[in-house]
Amino acid sequence: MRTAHLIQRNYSRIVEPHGLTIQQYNVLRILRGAGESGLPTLEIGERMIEQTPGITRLLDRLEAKAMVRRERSSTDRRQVFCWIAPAGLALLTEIDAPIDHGGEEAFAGLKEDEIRALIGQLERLRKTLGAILGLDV
Amino acid sequence: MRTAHLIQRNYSRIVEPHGLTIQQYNVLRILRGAGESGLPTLEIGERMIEQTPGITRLLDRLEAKAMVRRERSSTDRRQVFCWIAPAGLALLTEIDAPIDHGGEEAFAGLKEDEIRALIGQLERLRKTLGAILGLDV
DNA sequence: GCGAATAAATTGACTAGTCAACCAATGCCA
DNA sequence: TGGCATTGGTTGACTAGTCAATTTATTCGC
Repeated sequence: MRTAHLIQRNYSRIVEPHGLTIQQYNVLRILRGAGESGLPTLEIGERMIEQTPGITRLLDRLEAKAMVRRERSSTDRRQVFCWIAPAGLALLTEIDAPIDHGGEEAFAGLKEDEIRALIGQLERLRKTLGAILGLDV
Repeated sequence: MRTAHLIQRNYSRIVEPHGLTIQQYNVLRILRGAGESGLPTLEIGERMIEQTPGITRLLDRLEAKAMVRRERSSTDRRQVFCWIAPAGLALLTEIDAPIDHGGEEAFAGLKEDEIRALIGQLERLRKTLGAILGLDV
């Protein structure tokens, strides 16, 4: 948990000067990945660590900054679809390089196979925890 | 970060029925460890992941629940010393066993030496990150 | 086709983590 | 010894994560 906290700080440091939090950055990445077709609110939540209610408010803030566009679906009027807006896309392309560099820098102390082993162990741990907590992970 | 999040949820699940959050639980553990002599506010912060200002408010909430006692130091009137209160001590002894069990359960999927390797890799990662961020870790 | 269950999203109320600004006590030292 | 920097802690304002409750829309069973 200490390590996760530091990783978060490391990425915050890179992203915040651009006026985003990491979670906001994550949402933008997810929406960029979704492309033209956009994503309903809760599907964004599923691709993130976070629980549902936080997503709505996260999107509120991103919409206020014109980074994201939202529109109620006409085929299922319960759903609200979200797209990344041009301003968001432009900002992401600015941040991509420093983020990649920050990640490489952080993991420079571990060899390839150590990183793979680390990921594998964390995955197994998550599997156990998912079973205990009754969550899909 | 996903894994850290799940670990947090796993411990939350155990601690919350007793009316504590994990952070409050952590503070109580730290204060129990400090014993009779207590600890100044900021030293509690140093033993935790968290930044200073959060600690004051965390202690406010714990004091409101009579889990913690605070008193301004007479030798250096800038410092505020904190002690675990009897109610806090009693609650901790109740929670100790389920917490230990929860930890064992979560790590049951990894062998001893894998856990050691995991800890080692996370430590190295933290060392790199600490250097990047200019923090002692 | 109508009523009940279910799904998608939102709101309220709370805890926590962060930064910046601040206050009060102490230490320094000229 | 009086002024100034430093230290310990607090406050304000914001983002985020959580649970419980609610609203609106859809679907299912009969």
